[in-house]
Amino acid sequence: MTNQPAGKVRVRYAPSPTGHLHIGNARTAIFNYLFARHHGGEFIIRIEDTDVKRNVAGGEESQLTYLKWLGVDWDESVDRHGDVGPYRQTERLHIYDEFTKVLLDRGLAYRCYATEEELEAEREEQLARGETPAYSGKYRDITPEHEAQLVAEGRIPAIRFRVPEGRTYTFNDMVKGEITFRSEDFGDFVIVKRDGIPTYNYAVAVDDHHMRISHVLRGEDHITNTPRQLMIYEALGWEPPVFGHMTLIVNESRKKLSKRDESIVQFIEQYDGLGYLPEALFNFIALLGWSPEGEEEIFTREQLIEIFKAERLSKSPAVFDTAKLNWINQHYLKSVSPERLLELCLPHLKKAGRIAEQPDEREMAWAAALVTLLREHLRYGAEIVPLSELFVRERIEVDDEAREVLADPQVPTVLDAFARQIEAAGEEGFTVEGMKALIKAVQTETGAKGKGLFMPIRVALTGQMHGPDLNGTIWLLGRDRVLARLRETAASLG
RNA sequence: GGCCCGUUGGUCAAGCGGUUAAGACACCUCCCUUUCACGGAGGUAACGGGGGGUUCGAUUCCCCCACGGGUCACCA
Repeated sequence: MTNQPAGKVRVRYAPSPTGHLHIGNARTAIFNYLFARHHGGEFIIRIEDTDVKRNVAGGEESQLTYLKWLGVDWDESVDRHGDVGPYRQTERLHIYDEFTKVLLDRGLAYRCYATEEELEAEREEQLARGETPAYSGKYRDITPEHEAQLVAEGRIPAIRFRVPEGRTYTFNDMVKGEITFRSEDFGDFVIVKRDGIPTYNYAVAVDDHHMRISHVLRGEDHITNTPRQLMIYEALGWEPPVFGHMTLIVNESRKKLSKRDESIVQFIEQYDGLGYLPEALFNFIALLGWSPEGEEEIFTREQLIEIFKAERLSKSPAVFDTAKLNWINQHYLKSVSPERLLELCLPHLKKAGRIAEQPDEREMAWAAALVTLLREHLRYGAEIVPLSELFVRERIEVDDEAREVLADPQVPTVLDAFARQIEAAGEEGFTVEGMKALIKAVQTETGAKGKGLFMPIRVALTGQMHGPDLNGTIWLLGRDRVLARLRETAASLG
């Protein structure tokens, strides 16, 4: 296609260490990763920590940890240096300084002495007049005398880029196609803050060029940043990379996922905590705003690398569909070993108090049996808790459809017969394997069979018509509880 | 509000001028299962945001409108 990379593909994921790995950022990372690997290119991670105040301790590490968890690996970053480091922006200050001097010397940037109050007042005025707030250019062309005076006053300047007038900036976006902006729409923007640290748009342009980035694949929210970066490239005489802006992931109300939005689990770490599989999450995220050519939806990481084509990135936003994620996860869960499945569930069973923090052998056996029994029902690890609730609940609640089952006049007879069978079999006869024979005996005695036989028992024991395999359910419930529930239900039916 | 982007079933989404407009999730039905689930087979569901063009013919191309979103920081 038109954007076929000419040289070596080199892409980057550039997180700010302001928190944990967000689902949206993970997607950006994954698509960059897939793009790089598909083209046999390089994938690098650069830490954009220029907003020193917002950096959080452990943020960077958490990002990298969960990227690894997802199965994303990189060629260069803070832990693996290539020849274009350092990989943290705050460690690259000397590099930006060099170009700031050039820009200043050539008059392409200038010192702006505006105070925050001045700027604020300016904004208010513009807003009051119904204008779009933009820097007025107040200090754009001040006289040397004026400047000397401001310096004498002790004012510390920020450095602004002088936006050219009457220009048009067009780029061919990998996903959106041609996009054009006019320079009038941009005020002179700050490239170096008063504290001497570059702003995002400036640092990104310098770094992407110096790190020889060939393609910049990022979220749609960066579209309006692109012309600013283009201006920097032009001012410094650099060839810009190819840009591609992916649509955002939105919530059910079609709004950009906000970190505070509680309707959706947003951080990769949380999915790990809930007992989701990294390979399932990777698969699901890759399908968010991108689609493969065929009809298949389940892919390993290697397959995705093979088939990933940036041209198939979607143009319209994708709603995050937890139901689909659950389906994919459940699918992956089916092929996981019993050990891994148990591992996924154990923390949740402990947290919910189903088993002790240091479970003994008997509890472990119970947990293993529970997980095996619920295997087909589980969509993610934490679901073991609600799904196993019926095994520990003191009182059962019969739902409406199940109540109809109990209305059958033969039910008390069946329940009574089953209770007697269990008692007659004794403790040692109460096994998963033995259950079949006991139920068979009830059939012989009462003549009930099929649904008429199983449903009354299931409902009496669980209150529901749906649930895991009955034999296993009965065993997990335990003899005492089973007898009690059988009696209780029979009695309630009079 | 200015600028930018988007608009196919509840959700994801294929298609790139002529199709009965794929497929997946969810939902429903049936089969399998002496129960349940898994699995399998079907089904309901979009008249393509609206209006103009272009064309023999538009979901596919162009324009306008509406709606939705993004962005307008010394945050990234």
